[in-house]
Formats: sequence, structure tokens, C-alpha cells
Amino acid sequence: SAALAAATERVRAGTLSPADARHLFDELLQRPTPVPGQALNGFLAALARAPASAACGDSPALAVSLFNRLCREASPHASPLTVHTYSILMDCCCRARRPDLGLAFFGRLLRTGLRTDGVDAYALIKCFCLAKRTDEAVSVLLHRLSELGCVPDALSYSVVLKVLCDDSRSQRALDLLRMMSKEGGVCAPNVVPYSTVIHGFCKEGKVSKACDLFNKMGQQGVKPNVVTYTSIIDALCKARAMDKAESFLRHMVDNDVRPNNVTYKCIIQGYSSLGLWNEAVKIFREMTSRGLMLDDVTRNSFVASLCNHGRSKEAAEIAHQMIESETTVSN
DNA sequence: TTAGGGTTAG
Repeated sequence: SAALAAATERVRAGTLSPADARHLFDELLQRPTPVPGQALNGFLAALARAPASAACGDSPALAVSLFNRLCREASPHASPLTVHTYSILMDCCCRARRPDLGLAFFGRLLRTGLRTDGVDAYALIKCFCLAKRTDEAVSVLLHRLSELGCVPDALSYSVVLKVLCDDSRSQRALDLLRMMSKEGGVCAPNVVPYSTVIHGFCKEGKVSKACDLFNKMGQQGVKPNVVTYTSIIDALCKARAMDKAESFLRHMVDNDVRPNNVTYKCIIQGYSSLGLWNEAVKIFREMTSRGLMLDDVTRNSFVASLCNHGRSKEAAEIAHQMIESETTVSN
């Protein structure tokens, strides 16, 4: 257990190589005592989310191979593998972009006869979603989970909503969102699932549906955040409805949701694409007055557009502020 | 009740 804890620390520090890990397992599996399950799970969980490092380029894959070795070599009477271990492994497979392997692990879990009521609904559903098996993900969420004795949580819904929206099936996502919030729904949606579906409608060009849902969430007492507002504002800008976009901007400020550089960027680009340079510059000034900056690429193209349309004075102003802010940063 | 996992702009 001490050895596993030390190895877990090294995983977090990015200094544990695959060879080190294999040596560790050589030792653990030769000992007469069972591998301590909790420390093992902690170690695998650390590997599952370790970024690539010089010592180990693909930690999730390493976790999968170590797990396979445990299945082969660990004494069945002292098996440290629990439903929790399988959850970590399925998560690993998702991170390694091998959802097919994750589903195979789930199949193995079912065959072991371990209790399934602790199955990690989120990891399982994410495997189906990443494998592009969207309809099965929906079916697991709505039917299969209860057969396994588990309850879907808000995150499980969230990942399914996202994949439906990615598939341009936002209306179906809205149906699921309604199921979450209806009486007896297992988990009331917060701002994230609402924002996901709102963004889905926006991407499909159904801005009025997005606005309807925006109003609905307010009625349900869920407060939109900067992400929610920015999605709608961007969609309105792309639909050339700049007056409505600005009214959402005022609405958010009035409700103490601070617009960020993404919000302003959408509006500036909206006005720019319509050739409304005065309005674009006005929004830019509002943005800088709040201490916000455009990213380099957007700012450079904004300056260039202004120059190309005979607005060199405004272009100079923006370039000047850019130099000033760089001076401030370096001081 | 062993860990940590969902949303926006480009």
C-alpha cells in the first residue's frame, strides 16, 4: 500500500515510467498478501488522468495493460478488482479514445458477477457516446441503467444531451431535458444541460427555439451564466440580429453576469461582418473599458479590416491600446 | 461511503 501510494505520487509528478510500473506490479503480485484494493484504485485513477510526460507518453494505456495483467495473474481469492476499478478503467479507455475497449471491460464486468448497482453510469454512457453509438447511449440512460440497479445522474444526462446536439438532434435533447426536470425526475438540470441544448439549437440555426428555452430556464429558477448568454449572442450575431444581440448583452450586465472576451468578440465580429464599423469600435471600447482584450489573431484582423475600410484612425487607436497594454504587462 | 467526470467563442 505504501509502495502504491508512492507510485501514485510519482504518476502525479509525471516521473513514473512504464518500466517502473511493471516492476512495481512484479513485486505486488509476488507478495502473499492481496493487493490493497483502495490504493490500487487510487493508483489506476491517477494514471487514467495523467497527461503525457517524458516518463510516460500514454498513461491511460498503461493503466489498461496493468489492469489486464491483474485479471490474468492476481489470485482470484484475493482479487482486488471491484466495480469501482472497472469504472476507472472505462474512464481510461475514454481518455485513450478507445471506447470500444471500455465497452469490452463493461462486458467483462457483467461476466464476473460483481454487483452492478455501483456501475458508473457516466463512464458507461460516455463509452457509448464516444463510440458514436448515440441511440444505445440514450437507451442505457433511459432503460438499461435501472435494469442494472443504478440511477442516472445529471452528468450522465449531460453527456447524452451533448452528443445529441452534436448530431443536430437538439429537439430530442430537449425531450430528455424535460424528463430531467419533470416531477419525479431523478436530477433537476442546472445551467449546464440547459446551456448545452440552447447551444445545440443555436448551431442548428433555431435561434427562436434557443430563446424559448432560455426563457424557460429562467422560469425554472435556473440562472444563465456567461456561457449561456454568449451562445445566444453569437447565434443572434450570425443571424444578423445585432439589436437583439445587444439587448441580450445589456440584459446580462443588468443581471450581474459579466461578459467576457468571447462575448465581446462575437459582437465585434458580428458588426464587422455587416460593415458596421462604428458600432464595432464602440463595442471594442466598451470591452477595453472593462479591462478585456481581444486575442491577437482577432485583434490583428480587426485592425486590418478597419484599415481596409478607411478607418485608419480607429485602427491606430486599437493598435495604440494594444501597445499600451503590452507595456503595462511587461512593467 | 474509495476518483472524477458535463457547457460557449476560434
